[in-house]
Amino acid sequence: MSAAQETTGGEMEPWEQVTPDAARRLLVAAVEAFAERGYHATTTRDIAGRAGMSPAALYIHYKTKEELLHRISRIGHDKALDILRTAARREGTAAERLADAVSSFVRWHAGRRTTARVVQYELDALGPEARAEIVALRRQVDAEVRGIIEDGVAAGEFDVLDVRGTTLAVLSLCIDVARWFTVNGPRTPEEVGALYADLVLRMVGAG
Amino acid sequence: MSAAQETTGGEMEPWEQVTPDAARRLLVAAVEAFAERGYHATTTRDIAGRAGMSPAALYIHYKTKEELLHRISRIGHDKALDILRTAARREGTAAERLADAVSSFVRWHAGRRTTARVVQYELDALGPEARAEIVALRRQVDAEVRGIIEDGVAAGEFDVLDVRGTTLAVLSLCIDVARWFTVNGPRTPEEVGALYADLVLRMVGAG
DNA sequence: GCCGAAGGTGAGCGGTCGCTTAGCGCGCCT
DNA sequence: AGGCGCGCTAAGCGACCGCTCACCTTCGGC
Repeated sequence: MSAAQETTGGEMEPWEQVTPDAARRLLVAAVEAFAERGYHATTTRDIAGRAGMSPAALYIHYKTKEELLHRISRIGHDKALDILRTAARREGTAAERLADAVSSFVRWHAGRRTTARVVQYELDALGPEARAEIVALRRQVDAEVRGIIEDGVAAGEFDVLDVRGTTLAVLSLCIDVARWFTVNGPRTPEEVGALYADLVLRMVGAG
Repeated sequence: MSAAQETTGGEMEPWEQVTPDAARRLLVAAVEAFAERGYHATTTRDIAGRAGMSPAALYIHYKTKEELLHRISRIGHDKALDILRTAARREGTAAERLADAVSSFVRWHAGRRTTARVVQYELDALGPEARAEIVALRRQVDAEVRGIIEDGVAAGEFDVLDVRGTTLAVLSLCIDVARWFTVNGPRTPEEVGALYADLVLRMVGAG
């Protein structure tokens, strides 16, 4: 909640970059459908229906159903990486930057839960070459968080024995928010972000 | 690794309770297939094929494909709950019991990753009544961990502001192991269990 | 030695899937 | 004014889905 450690990161819905309008409507419809039922349980007829179009309209803007998932995953990972980079590269101590990174990353996973769910849990539905591209982005995500933790250790702020393992745990904690968070639940994304930032600072020995 | 905080919990593959033999082979085949490709992407022909049988044989032992998932989910949740109960009800301080619970729970998610994956991530594929039964088991899982944390707070061992939120985070951290763990990775289930037990003790202010 | 139950197979039914194709309406450019 | 191309639809193709059915084999009990 403390205003000093908040990074707004601008727009959290990145779909406006998708044009034309019909292609964007199909993409948003696909995100909703994939998040609700999973990629394999979603039909192209359902996606087109949600976008107010006939089933064939989908293939004017996308070659296959998998290309839809690929585009969503790519845009979502770009956004996630952007959020972490913004937090990692601001000024402040390693503890402040880590708290900011966790807080904003968690807020995105909670607030944009449908997008995050598709991005984080439907990776296996991608073909080999598309998956490889996304995996490379995930490595950059990992490196960004590991960099903050290494900075904290080097500065004597953190007490961490296993940097790679702790990085994995921190990211894992944030990502799993997309699995359990519900808008009907008792917590706001901001509250979860603040709680998780505190828990992570304890994990690295800066609490 | 410290032997004092290990709870073996006996057999970690609980499928031997399933009879007859053909029904068990089908169940194990379904676990593998669901874990690899997800419930909706798995065909009954694939399951029967892995078990060395014709597609029709599946319906001698199970009414539908969903009943297979239901049975797997039920047995898996029973096992997970059993692991946590064993740790929660042993003798020792709250810190010892929490470390034991996290360590054994994580070891199960890493060591029996295929089972854990189906149990933790295919819940939405169940119908309403089957899902309700499983959700009730999950509430018991949550209560078991929360009980240990409440004990630690009451005994002055832990420093936790938000008990429910911290419980959620602890379980979330453990469960997500099933998403990222690979047998090809650099860590053994025992190593991850020990690391995570340490991180969780830090989270509750007992590190 | 025959019988019925239990456990298995091959073929296939109705339905739905991802995706394609032929053609239609409607703005835009000359 | 007229033709052209873009965005879209209706219809449907071939494949594959979950599941069923008629039939076959094996085997213990009397």
